[in-house]
Amino acid sequence: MDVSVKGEYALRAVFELCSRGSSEPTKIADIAARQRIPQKFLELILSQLKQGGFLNSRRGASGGYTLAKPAEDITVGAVLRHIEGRLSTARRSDDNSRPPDSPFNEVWKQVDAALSNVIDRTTFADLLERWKEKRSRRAVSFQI
Amino acid sequence: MDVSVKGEYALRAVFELCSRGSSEPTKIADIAARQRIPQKFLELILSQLKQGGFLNSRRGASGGYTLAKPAEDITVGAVLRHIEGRLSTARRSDDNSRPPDSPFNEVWKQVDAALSNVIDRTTFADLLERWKEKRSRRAVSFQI
DNA sequence: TGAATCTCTAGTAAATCGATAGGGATTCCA
DNA sequence: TGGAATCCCTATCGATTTACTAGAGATTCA
Repeated sequence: MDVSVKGEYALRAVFELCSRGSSEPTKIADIAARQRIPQKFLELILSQLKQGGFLNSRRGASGGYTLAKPAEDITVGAVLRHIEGRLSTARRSDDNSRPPDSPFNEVWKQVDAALSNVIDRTTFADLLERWKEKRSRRAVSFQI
Repeated sequence: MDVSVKGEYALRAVFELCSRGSSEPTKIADIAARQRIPQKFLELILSQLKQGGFLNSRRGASGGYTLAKPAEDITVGAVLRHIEGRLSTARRSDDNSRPPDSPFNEVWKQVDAALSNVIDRTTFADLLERWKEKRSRRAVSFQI
């Protein structure tokens, strides 16, 4: 699948909003600064995430972006598919509908399933939980 | 992962050689014709497959390409990795060696594992077997 | 009103992709 | 020994995609 930079920026932006848990809107500039993402590029991405129903926004002073739904309802796969367009190997089917019936079809199907099994089952709530846990473990071992 | 056209050509070419089972070399032109691959493009790909140790070649009249090892020792993953370079999501690590320790690392690792689980376990002998079986089933149902 | 923010449309430099061109080097065979 | 047939090598090219940047417009709030 090979995630593009844009795709990773999108994931990081959503994660940033999740980790703030705030219901107050977060400014693009803040997300850009925290996640080290070029601001004008991020603008496009956030707008696209809004089109996809992942985020809400408010303009004007004290405007910004918020999550459109709880972190446990947003999966890595959903974000990635929306930003990257077609994901995984699924053969370019050009325009003709019927599959070309190649010896590799079965493999591609298995790859798709295996991939989906990971990214469509991982929510941002999962990521946040693991991340917090990891940070706390690190803190402990650092104290010792 | 999203296989490139070049990657798929490589797979098809190897499959073609496997399905011939012949120890006689097969000409580039023949593979190109059978698999509908632009010949000059295929030349580059076959040469690269040779560099990777998948194929042998002979020049001159009655020259061509042969498998460098039995079909059961060539996996889809090996061919793909050799032709496509880095496969799967594994983050572009720029040049700095240590991983950037992001909340997504674990996901990428899982994706890599899931992907590898499919493509590194599927040999061309498997593909050929499945393909033959499929063709025979089709023939039977066609007769009935 | 005006400052702060999101929003929308263009544009752009660099890289990659999917080829094509044109010989050169080997090998076989008559 | 001299082609003819084949693989081998390097270079180039047009189209597309990627990762961004520019700049002006639309909203919102104080």
